[in-house]
Amino acid sequence: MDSPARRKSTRTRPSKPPLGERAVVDAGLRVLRREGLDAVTMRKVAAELDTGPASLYVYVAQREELLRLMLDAVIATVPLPALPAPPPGDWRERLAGLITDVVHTLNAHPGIGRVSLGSIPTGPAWLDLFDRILGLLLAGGVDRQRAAWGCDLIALHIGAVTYEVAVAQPAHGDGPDALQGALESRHAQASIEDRLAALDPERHPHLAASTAELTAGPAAARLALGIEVLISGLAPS
Amino acid sequence: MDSPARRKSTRTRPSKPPLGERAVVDAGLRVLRREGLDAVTMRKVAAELDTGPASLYVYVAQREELLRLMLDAVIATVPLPALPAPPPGDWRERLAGLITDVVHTLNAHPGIGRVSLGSIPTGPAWLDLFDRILGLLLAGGVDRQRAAWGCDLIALHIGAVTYEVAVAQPAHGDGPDALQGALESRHAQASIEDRLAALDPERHPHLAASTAELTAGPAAARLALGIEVLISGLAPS
DNA sequence: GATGGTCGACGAACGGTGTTCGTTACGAAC
DNA sequence: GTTCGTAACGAACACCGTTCGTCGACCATC
Repeated sequence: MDSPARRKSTRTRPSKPPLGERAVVDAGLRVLRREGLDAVTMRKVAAELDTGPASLYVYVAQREELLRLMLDAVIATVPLPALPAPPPGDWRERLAGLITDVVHTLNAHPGIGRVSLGSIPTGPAWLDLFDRILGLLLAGGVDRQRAAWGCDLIALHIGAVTYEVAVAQPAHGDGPDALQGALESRHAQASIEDRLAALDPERHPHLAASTAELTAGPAAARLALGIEVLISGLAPS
Repeated sequence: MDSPARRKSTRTRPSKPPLGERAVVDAGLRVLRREGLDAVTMRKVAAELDTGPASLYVYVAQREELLRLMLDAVIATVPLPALPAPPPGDWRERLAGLITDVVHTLNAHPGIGRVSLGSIPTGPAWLDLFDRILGLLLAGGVDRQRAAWGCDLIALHIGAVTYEVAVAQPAHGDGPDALQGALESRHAQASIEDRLAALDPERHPHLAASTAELTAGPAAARLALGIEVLISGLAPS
């Protein structure tokens, strides 16, 4: 379009101010909050920083590593109880509260929880969190081995719950009329309610008798049940 | 290479014998067992059937739907207890056995469990399975509402557990020297053991005191713990 | 037996993805 | 003032899911 002299072709801009890992992670989080996890592509994150995808690989080995760093950055925002020893209040309540906080924080960044399912998180913020969880379990008198594996179990549950929520509400932004798109595309898998309403009481007697209970209840109550089940299942009898 | 007349260019072959949804799903399962979930691409599945990717869209609306069909086909192979009423043996044991069977079956198809995390499964085989699980919970005297949500919880756990296992053992095949590749690529995230060995006892006292327990134990024992925690957490006290 | 119409297998292409490579500008050290 | 390592960058590679229009093969009808 412009004259060839005007061409900025290879290497025009004077190499931007340096990025840094932190800047890359923050840009990723911005894209995540705005458009959801699937939109966190190397290209979009790079565009957020007004550069090309290749530039990100100086600070991040892979997309997956970027996601791990983002996940840890999110977990780092969860307020943790003070270290030395938790006040002696009911350990179950304290643990349930902590897990609830984590889940809510993760849900504010839709989909990021999936990353924790891929590999047991080992970032610094996760280690802090695990230590508190383990401490609470031990304080509750849970067997050492059971507490250790319980820690794992809780992390797994957190990942699963936050992943599921993210799929239910596909992303918030994604530009204008995202809701429209989410509804009309998707090839319309029959909803769970429809499936439950249509099932044969002969073949699925229990499901048919419980349709109301299966679809009932606010998400918060379901979340609370899951956490309660985990804790009371782990607690010493 | 050959003479232009030999060219099969556009539309040479006489349109193959028809495929059918079943054939597509089976081909997908073959690729899955051989190379893992990520390798189940429309192109690879099509190649398995000696055709092009476009041909699959006659039987399957999307890749995601193909995966759902594959998941249901796998679940259909789990033997279920007879319908009318389960023998009165301990419902906990029966339920634990059922869940264990499901997990093992899913683990034989690495990664497919992830699909169930994406959306609550509503395929026929899953409905059968849910009905049995719900029946066992109700037989155990679990409250109706709690049993219904517990069903959900168990499905979530199954998905999470099978997803995690799949990532740990990235695929079996993937061609020659898959193990070599898995080790040298991956950009070598520090292993959990290394991380645990390196942590600061001041900052993470409980983790540091439990490294042995955290890494200990066969996978089967961890799986059993998770199932036991869920069941005893759901059971009426 | 010829004919018309429907179904689906197919080639090609589009717009995206993660990642790699070699080049090159910059800032600091000498 | 020159050198030199670091890192931003353009371009490209090999894939991906999905769509479009074409056209061969079969089947119901005349």
